[in-house]
Order: sequence, then structure tokens, then C-alpha cells
Amino acid sequence: MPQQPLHRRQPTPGNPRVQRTRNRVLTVARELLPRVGPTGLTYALLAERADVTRQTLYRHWPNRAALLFDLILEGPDLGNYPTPGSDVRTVATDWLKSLRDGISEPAIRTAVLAVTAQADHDADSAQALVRIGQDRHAALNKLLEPSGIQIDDAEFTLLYGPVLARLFLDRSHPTDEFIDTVVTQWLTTLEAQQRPATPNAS
Amino acid sequence: MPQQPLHRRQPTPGNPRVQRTRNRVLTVARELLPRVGPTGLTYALLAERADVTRQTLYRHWPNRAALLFDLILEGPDLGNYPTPGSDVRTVATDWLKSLRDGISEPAIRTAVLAVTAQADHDADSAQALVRIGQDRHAALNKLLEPSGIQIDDAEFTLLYGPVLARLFLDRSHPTDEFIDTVVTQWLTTLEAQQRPATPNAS
Amino acid sequence: MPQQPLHRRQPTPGNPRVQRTRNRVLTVARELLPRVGPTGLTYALLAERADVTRQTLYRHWPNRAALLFDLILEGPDLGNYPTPGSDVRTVATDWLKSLRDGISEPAIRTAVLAVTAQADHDADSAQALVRIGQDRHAALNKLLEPSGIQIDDAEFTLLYGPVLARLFLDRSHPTDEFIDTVVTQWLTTLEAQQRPATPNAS
Amino acid sequence: MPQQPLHRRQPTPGNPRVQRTRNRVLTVARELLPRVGPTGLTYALLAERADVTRQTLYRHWPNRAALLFDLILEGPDLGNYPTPGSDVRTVATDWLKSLRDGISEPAIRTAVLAVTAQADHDADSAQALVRIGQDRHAALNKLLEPSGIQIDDAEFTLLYGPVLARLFLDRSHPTDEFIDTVVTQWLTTLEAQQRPATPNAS
DNA sequence: TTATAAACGAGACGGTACGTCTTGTCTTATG
DNA sequence: CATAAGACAAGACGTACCGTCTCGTTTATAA
Repeated sequence: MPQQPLHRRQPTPGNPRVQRTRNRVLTVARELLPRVGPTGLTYALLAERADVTRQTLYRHWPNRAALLFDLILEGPDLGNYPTPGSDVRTVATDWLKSLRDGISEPAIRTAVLAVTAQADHDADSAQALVRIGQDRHAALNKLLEPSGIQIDDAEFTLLYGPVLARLFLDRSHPTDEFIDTVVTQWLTTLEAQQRPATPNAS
Repeated sequence: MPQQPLHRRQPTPGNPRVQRTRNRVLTVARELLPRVGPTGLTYALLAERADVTRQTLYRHWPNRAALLFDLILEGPDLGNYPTPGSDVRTVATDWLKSLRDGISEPAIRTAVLAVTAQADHDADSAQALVRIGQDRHAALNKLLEPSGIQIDDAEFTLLYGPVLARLFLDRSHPTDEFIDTVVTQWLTTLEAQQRPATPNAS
Repeated sequence: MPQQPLHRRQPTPGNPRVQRTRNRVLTVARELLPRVGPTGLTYALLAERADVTRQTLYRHWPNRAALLFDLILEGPDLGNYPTPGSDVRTVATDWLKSLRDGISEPAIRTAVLAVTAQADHDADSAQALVRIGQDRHAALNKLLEPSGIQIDDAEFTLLYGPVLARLFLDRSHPTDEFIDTVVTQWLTTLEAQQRPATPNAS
Repeated sequence: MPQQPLHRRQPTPGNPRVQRTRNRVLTVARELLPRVGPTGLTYALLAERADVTRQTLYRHWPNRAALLFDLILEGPDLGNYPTPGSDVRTVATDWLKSLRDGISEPAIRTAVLAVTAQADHDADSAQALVRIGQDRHAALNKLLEPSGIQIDDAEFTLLYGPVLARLFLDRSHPTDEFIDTVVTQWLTTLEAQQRPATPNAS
């Protein structure tokens, strides 16, 4: 049976040495992940490349999922964050493009896919995945505040679903035109639902 | 670099012994996969449970991706296949529900996710993923033949994207209502594209 | 071709843990070898019996030849080492008996035979075999120092050849009488060569 | 436990097809053995090279030892057989050279060494080894018949021991000079033993 | 000339070993 | 005395060979 590790303590995040190590490792991991794939990113390889002991890695991230979470959450901000606005179409389009660009970053993309694949059999991954989704959802609603419109779960999925499907499953790039189409059709549903009781005659 | 194995030949599919072995393994794998997860389904475990040697597994499926493909492609037919028809809404709705039900099957679900996660770093997986998508696409178009309408790639993604996103990323069940919504909004785009510049009323 | 293993380093001999493991394994190997034969002494069996992982064995001895060398070279000293002396006959006889007794030890015997059989197709084994021979040769010459006589290669072979032939090929025990005979006839050659053209009587 | 094979019968030697197969395999084995070594001569390799099924090999030689025996015993006659004679020195020298040449043949050499190494743990090999020795011994005595002298076991070992030791253990070629030396010193012993009661004064 | 028996090819399979790798824990020496 | 260096157990990887067991197909000998 896997006995309880004796000397396992998370390093204190304040410590500047800890910060340095952590950043170095994450940077190397980010660079390595898309090259070697999720299963190829072993602690052994990572330790060697980051000039760190495997033991140190274990201290920071007790399992690979934890490492991937950090990779996803602390992704390098791409800068082109969408701006809030009152025009729903513009906001939604910008947000979708930002999502697309963020996930197109190879390391993030690989990490997200790996976590997703594990989610069914790893509660931590599942929870992380849900949280990531909720964060994005909240971000979108925040951007939409000026418009006075808020998006519910189903509508949210209708918006980002086609884009992620194109990225992950079709394995092709969601062009700007594709995103326009998505937003356009999404708006029809949105309008229909925002004014559900519009019984124009049959 | 991994050198070419010397004595590697796929078993001849005709041989009844081969059939038996193959079926037994696939059945066990199907039962095992959702319980132990994609990384937990090792050849060692599978061999033990299917009362087969690891070597035999390698003979049949030279890598795990190949096994997962077979698992996905030879999934137990759920029986409730949609029927062709001339009403696009009905056909699309039925097809979507069939897709949802098929992928809800735990083994298939896990296998698809695993293949997807690997696709970025494994050409075989990528190709298989594309082929699976194309098969489904072709199936839908076949069902739509009576209606005289055919779906292109982008439209196809618009249709199934939200459903798979709900399944895999939101990790919640795409209800019949959700599917109805998807189809409804999808039809607006479809109509707009089928008659791109036809502003005259019916 | 077998590619170079990545993380292969010989354990540091100083480490007490290493010492312990090494000794334990060698002891078990020595006990196992004559029972199961050279081909039967697999790393798998040895690991199991020595309560050690196969990986540990590979760390210490990258191939079986290396293990056999250690077995031969660190053979349990039989104690009855011959003593130097000025009487060539006595020294040679004692040395031969010591050789016979040493090689009669089952593990050593088996190991020597195995290495010999491999020597033609394994440079390491060949080299080790030569070195072992040279060591013995040097040892004999050392014992002979008081007598002022030194033995060359051919003479050395003339001395030990019959004894090893009796052991390995005839598969019978070289008795003390046999050894006496060998030494007696060997001395005639030795004398003839030491005074090659000295036909004048003493 | 290794269960008793059901349909295992040695092929009938008379059958010409059997002869053909057998000869072809032995020829290929003889050519292969020195190149790949005793452990490298697997049934798999041999089967492939001899254009024969592994099963066929098993039918002819139930184990590798059997194959090696045949290889040794049916060695290609080198032609230069020594001739009987009344001069012991000449006969012994010729016989030794013939022995040396025979065993210098790479396949034979390898086979003999392999069988020797196995002899301690394989009764068949041990017996074969003894028989081979006896055959050679008998052959020598036959050659010596005209001289009226017969050699016993110990004397036999004294004669061939140094030569084989030089070949197998020193791994150097026994030159004609070396053989002359061996024979010369051997004759002294022989004479001493043939006329044991020669109490010439000290 | 045809049976019929043996030898053979083809190949699936259970075992077992190989040599390598990663993982997570534990130990030892060192700075 | 805390930490790096690294030894270790556990176990999976992909490959190789072994010995056996089908099942057909060819060859030879005998009827």
C-alpha cells in the first residue's frame, strides 16, 4: 500500500526562493509540454531540464494534475483582453476570439486536453475543469455588464461550444468568419430567449 | 529512436481464434476503461483481466491508440439509430440525441477523450479523430438526403459543438431541451446560408 | 542497435547501502549459480531471491558478464593460499592445488565456464578471461620469486592446462597424484628450457 | 509445469525430405553460429535463415543441445587426418595438430564451448562431452596401435590439456612449436611410466 | 495410381525474460 | 541539520524467444 510520505510539505508561497523555483519550473514546463506531449512531460524530464531535483517537484506539485492546473491558470496573459461594452455582438465576438487565442497557445491547449481527459476519473481534475469554465463564464458576464445582459449556463455553452469543438475535435482553426457565424446564430437564440413571449402569429 | 520491431504482424482477421481473442479483449476493455481511466488501462491489467498475454495484445493492437480506435468504432450499437427523413429539424434532433447517447456510454466517452488528448502529439490519434468526425458527418448527410440538404464542415461543427462541449467540458448532461435549442438556433443559420440573399418572404 | 540508456550510473561503491545490496546479491548469486546454471541465473530470479528489484541489479551490473566477473574475482578466499618458496616443485604443486580447489568451488566453476563460452562473441568476457589468466600467472611468478625462476606464457599453459582440462573437459577430479605427475613432467621441460644447450653434467 | 508435448516424434532419418531439411539447417547453423554466438543462435533466427519453420526445428532437435551435438559430431571433415604409425612422437604430434585444427573451426569451437558450459547442469551435455572425449581418446589409441603403446586417461589429458587450454582459456593459437614442446615433455612422462621400475641411481 | 502417413508451413498463443523507464519514498553524505 | 544526490521498490513499457498447439498443404512411400 502507498504509505504516507514522511516529509511532504508544500513550500511556503511567500519565500522568494520558492517563487523563483516555481516560476522556472513552470516556464520550462510550458516550453516542454507542447513538444513532448502530456504523457511525455515526466517529472524526470522536467527536473532535468529545469535543473531541479525531482524531489523538489514533488514538494511543489504532489501530482501532475496540480502542475497542469498551475500551467493553465497562470498562463501567460496574451494581453489582448476584450473590453467591456454595451454591444453584445462585439463583446461576445471579442471574448470568443480571446478564448480562441488563449487556448491556441500550445501549452495551454495540451494542458486543458490532458486535464479534460482525466476529469472522468480524477475528482480534482473534474473540479478544476468546472472551475475554469465558471471563471470564463463569469468573465464574460462581467464584460457584458454594460449591456445589461447576463448569460446563463446553456447560453454560455452554445457560445463557446462550437469554437472549442473546432479547435479540439475538428482540429482546425476557428477563423474570424466562423466566430462571426457562431455569434450571429447565438444572438438569434439569445434574443428569442430574452423575449421569450413573442407570440407572433403562426 | 525506436527501431522497427522484427516480428510484427497483425493477426489475420478471418481466423476464428483471432476473432474470439479480439472480442474477449474488447469486451473486457470496454468494461474496464471507465473504471480505471485511460491511463489506468494498461496492457498489463488488460492482459490479466482478459486472460490473455500482453504479447497477444501487442499482436492485435500495436499501441494503445489502436485499441481505443477499435473500442470507439466497434462500440455496442445502441440500436436507437435515427431514421432518414425530409424534415431537417427532426433528423438533426434525432441524430444529435443519438450522438449524445453514444458518447454517454462510459467506455466510448473515455476513449474519445483519451484519443483527443493524444491527438496533438500522435499522428495516428489525430488521423483517427478526424476520421471519426468525418464518419459522423457523412452519416448525418446520409440521413438528410431525403430533404435534399447537405451540411458542410462549419455547419456540422455548429451543430454538434455545443453538445460535446456540454458533455466533455461542462460535464453536464445535454438534455432534450438543450438539444432542441441547439437545433433551433442552428436552423436559423442554415436557412440564412441556404438562401443567402433571399430577402423576399415566402 | 541497442541505444544508450539515459540514466545509467554505477552506484558509488563507498555508500554503505550500496555495499549491503551488492554483497547480498553476490552471496545469493553464488548460492544460486551452481543450482540453476549460468543460463538459469536470470536477473528476474536473482532479483526475487535477493529481495531486490531487477532495476537494482542493472544499476550494479549492466550485464551478466559484469556480475560473473565480480563473482569470480571476489570469490570466497579459500584460505589455503600457497606460500612462496625457493623449491619450484613445491611451489608449483601448491599453486596448482590451490587453483584446483578454487575452481572446484561450484559457483566459480560455473562462472568461469560461462565467461569462457561467451568470450568468443563478447569482447568484455574475452578481456576479463585474459585478465583472470594474467592475474593467476602473476601470482605464480610472485610465489616463485624466492627461487629466482620466472615462468613465461607457454610454460604457464603447460602447467595449468592439464589440470583445467581434467576439470572442465574430462569432468573428473584432478587428484594430488595427477598434479604430481603434471608438475614432474612440467619440470623436465622447464629445466630443458632454463638450460637450453647445457649438455654437461652437474 | 511444462506439459508433455503431444505429437512429438523425431522425423525418420531415411526420408529424403528429412535429410534435405536436416542438412540445410545444419549448414546454415554452422555458418551462423560463429557469427552470432551460442546464445544468439536462436531457433527463431535459424528458422528464418534456413527457410524453415521453428516447428520443424523442434521436430528435428528437441533442444539446442541436440543441435549442437550434431554440429560437433558431423563437423565437416578437415581431410588432414593423421596416419597411424609406430613412431609415438610423430603420431602424437599429428594427432594434436589435427585436434587443434578441428577445434579451430569456428562453429565447432563455439559449439564445444557452449556444450562444456552447460555440462554441469545438463546431463545430456555432460554425457555428450564425455563421449566426444572418449571418441578422440579411442582414435588416438587406434593410431598408436602400430607402436604397441596405449594411452590411459591421465596421459591422454596430459597430452591434449595444454593445447585446449591455450585455445580456449589463453585464447591464443597453439603453434607447431608449442605442440612440439607439449609432445616432448609428454613423452618424458610416458617413458617414465612405461618403464616405471628404472631405479637408476640418484 | 491412389491412399495414407509423415513432414512441413503458417501462425496464434501462454509464458517468461529482457533492458529501459517513471514514480514515489527513503537514505546518506555534505555544505 | 537541511538539502542534493541518488539508491531503491514497484511496476509498466515494448520486444524477443520459447515451446506448444492448431490447421492446411505438400511429399513420399505403400497399397
